[in-house]
Amino acid sequence: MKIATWNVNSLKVRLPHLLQWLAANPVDVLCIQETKLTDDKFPVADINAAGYEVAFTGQKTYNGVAILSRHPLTDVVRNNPHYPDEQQRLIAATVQGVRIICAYVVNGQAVGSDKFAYKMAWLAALRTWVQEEMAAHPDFAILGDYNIAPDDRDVYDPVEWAGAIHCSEPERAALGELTALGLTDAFRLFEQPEKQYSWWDYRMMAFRRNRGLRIDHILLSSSLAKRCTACTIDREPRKWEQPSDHTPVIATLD
DNA sequence: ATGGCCAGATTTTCTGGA
Repeated sequence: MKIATWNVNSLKVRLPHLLQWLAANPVDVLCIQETKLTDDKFPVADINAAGYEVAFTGQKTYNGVAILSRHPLTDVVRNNPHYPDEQQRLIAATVQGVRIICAYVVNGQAVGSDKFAYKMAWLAALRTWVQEEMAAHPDFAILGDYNIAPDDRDVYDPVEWAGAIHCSEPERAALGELTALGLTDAFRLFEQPEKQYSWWDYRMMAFRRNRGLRIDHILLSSSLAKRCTACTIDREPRKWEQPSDHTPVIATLD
């Protein structure tokens, strides 16, 4: 079973990329973020025609998440029951016995800002929900755009980014609290090349210069971590015309 | 060359992203 995550940065713009990528990478489950579409505009027929069921929750302009699956999706939950939120950032479903959460974590804008406080409160509530879901479902995975680089090696210039949004101590501590529930960063289960990132700024030729951050993650429960045989970042779609600024991350489970 | 973005709104500039 292959599970993947990709922040598409507007599904309206990126639908052709999504379909092209799925044709070349027929993963079992794909979690997408930043669809930026209300539910009535979600391209269900195109995704079904590609061989995927889909569960989604969206809004106009911002946020929006979906889970695509080649297998039946059951027990869909939209949003965190412990955190009433207008912003559509979370959706959960069960696929072949695996409980999946697709997450678009708050950006936070700047350390100390109101949006940063929202990010921290949102992450604390996420932890409560994840703890509950893990208790009910030992085979558990949470995939998405965390907007947090876990470690300095996940940052192209850790000195320039020291203490900044996505890299600050409170954010890394919050991610640590989440993984302390018994989750493992699938990417770090394996030897990886240096300077592997999942996002690059559109500006300043950041992709060409590999000035990126690794902020998109697949976290696995211990039972799934044992089944995990690979985790890779696919840089290819970032090279395509009019790309998302994020690129897919894929984990293979036995 | 250390720099020159992108998507969406109800657009002719702004917000938010990361």
